[in-house]
Amino acid sequence: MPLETHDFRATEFCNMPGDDYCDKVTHVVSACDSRDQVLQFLNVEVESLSKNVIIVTTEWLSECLKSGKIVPVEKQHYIPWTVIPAKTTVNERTENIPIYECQRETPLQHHNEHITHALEILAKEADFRNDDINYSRALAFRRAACVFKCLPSRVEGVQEIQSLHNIGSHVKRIVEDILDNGYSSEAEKTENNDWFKTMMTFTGVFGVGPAIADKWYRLGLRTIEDLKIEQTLPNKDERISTGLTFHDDLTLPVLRSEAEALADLIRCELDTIDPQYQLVVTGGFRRGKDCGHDVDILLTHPVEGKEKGILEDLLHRLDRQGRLIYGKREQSTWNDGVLQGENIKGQYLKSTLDHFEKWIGIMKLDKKCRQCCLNYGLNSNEKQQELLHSSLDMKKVSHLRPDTMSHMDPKNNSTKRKCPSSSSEDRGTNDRTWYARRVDLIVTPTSQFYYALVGWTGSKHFNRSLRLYAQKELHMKLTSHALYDTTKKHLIPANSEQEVFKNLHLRYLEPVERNC
DNA sequence: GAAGTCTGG
DNA sequence: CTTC
DNA sequence: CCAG
Ligand SMILES: Nc1nc2c(ncn2[C@H]2C[C@H](O)[C@@H](COP(=O)(O)OP(=O)(O)OP(=O)(O)O)O2)c(=O)[nH]1
Ligand SMILES: [Mg+2]
Ligand SMILES: [Mg+2]
Repeated sequence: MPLETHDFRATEFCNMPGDDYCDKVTHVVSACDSRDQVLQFLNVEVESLSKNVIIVTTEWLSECLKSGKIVPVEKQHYIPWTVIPAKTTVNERTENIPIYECQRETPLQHHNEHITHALEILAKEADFRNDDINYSRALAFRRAACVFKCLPSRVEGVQEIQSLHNIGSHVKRIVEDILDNGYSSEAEKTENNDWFKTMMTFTGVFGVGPAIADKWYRLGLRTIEDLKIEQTLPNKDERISTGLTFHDDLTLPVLRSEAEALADLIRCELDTIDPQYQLVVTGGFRRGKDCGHDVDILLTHPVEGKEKGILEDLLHRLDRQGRLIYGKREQSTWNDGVLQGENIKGQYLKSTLDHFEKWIGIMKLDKKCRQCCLNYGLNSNEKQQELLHSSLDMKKVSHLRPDTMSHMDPKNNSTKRKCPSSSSEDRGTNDRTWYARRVDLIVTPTSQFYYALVGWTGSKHFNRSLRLYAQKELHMKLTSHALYDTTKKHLIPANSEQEVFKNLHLRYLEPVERNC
């Protein structure tokens, strides 16, 4: 068979696998790593391939072309049947990890929790040190942890992580330690450190960060009880004193059932104002977590502009029910001038946009709303899916779980809702019928809804990654209001979450894949 | 040696 | 702490 | 400085 014909045929195979070649073909040239892959590509079984057909490497073809004739096929020209070494497979997979977290899937549960736990301890410790360098170290540890969260399997040897992005010498040392001894001695030492433990305790108080926590540590304080006894301390700051008063409640994880109950409650109020208002539970719950430190709820109205004032109205009603314990309103100062840096901030802007877009507060929620993994797995899974997908198009799906609370809490069905038990605020958690719960309410105009949804679904680290990626790779600026092209100087609208990702030239990631 | 998300109170 |  |  002439070489030209052979070449032609070989090329043709690669491009369009067929079943009419068997008797005429002598050689199959392929760049694949294994003959299995070649057969799979050609879509044929081993038996259907003529015994006379030889599968060879591209090197053989090169030699043929070079010498101008068909050279005899020798050992080195064969492609192995299968790719055996697992190492190669793992390395291939791990070396292909995209650099930005927002370019890859990060699930909630993964195969290297022993490693990420240690790295997150070290990240926290760096955070607590509270200076610029350690802030950066904390970020580096978190980035490293995120790499391990997205690996396809458990790390068994250091060689597997040699060339991974964001895994430097320190992290390698830590992983080596874990592989050898089952745990990281550095992380363990940190976890047992008195300062670290106290900083964990104190920063667990709503309103207390590393600076205040460390100040208290240096005063010799060690426990929450110490803080409560020390009357002189936080009475200036209402947020901290509230945080302290309800510390027991606020450190008890919020369960999904509570997030749903709270959403139902707020939805009922919204319905009496205007049933067109829409809400969705965002934050960790939307990413599939079954508990969290707060409930994040995003509100909007399909008519642009009608969302203005809703927060004031809603909070007023909740307050009348006696449900509000504490809260801070935040204004929106967003306009397109902000993005062009031509914005003279101050009274003018704030007076023209005289509405609030965010409320960070503490509410009362009936204790009976807190139900572990509400009955049978299938239903709870259903509910989870409902929660997760309800916002795929919130404008179509109006109810998350219309009936969840109605048969559990008859009070919630009456038109006049009341707070579980209005008197005595700070009796201690054992003496009341409700828990204090951290709640974030966010309002967005419908035009910005999907940017807000992505932003408030998070995770925080996912947002950081998205924003860095937008800035560095696309010369764009991403916020939870909009995406702005800084070169062309215009906004890019989005009418779905998928469009947000398209605008960023990213493959769409489901909320459950944003757990970095 | 620089950069690491962005915004409001 | 890690990368560029 | 703290919050998301
Ligand atoms: N852009 C930006 N968004 C943030 C930041 N921190 C938090 N967010 C957004 C993304 C989060 O998913 C969302 C809710 O934050 P939360 O503090 O409630 O965290 P999350 O709900 O993920 O966890 P949780 O279950 O509440 O402990 O707010 C930040 O620093 N920047
Ligand atoms: Mg949350
Ligand atoms: Mg929150």
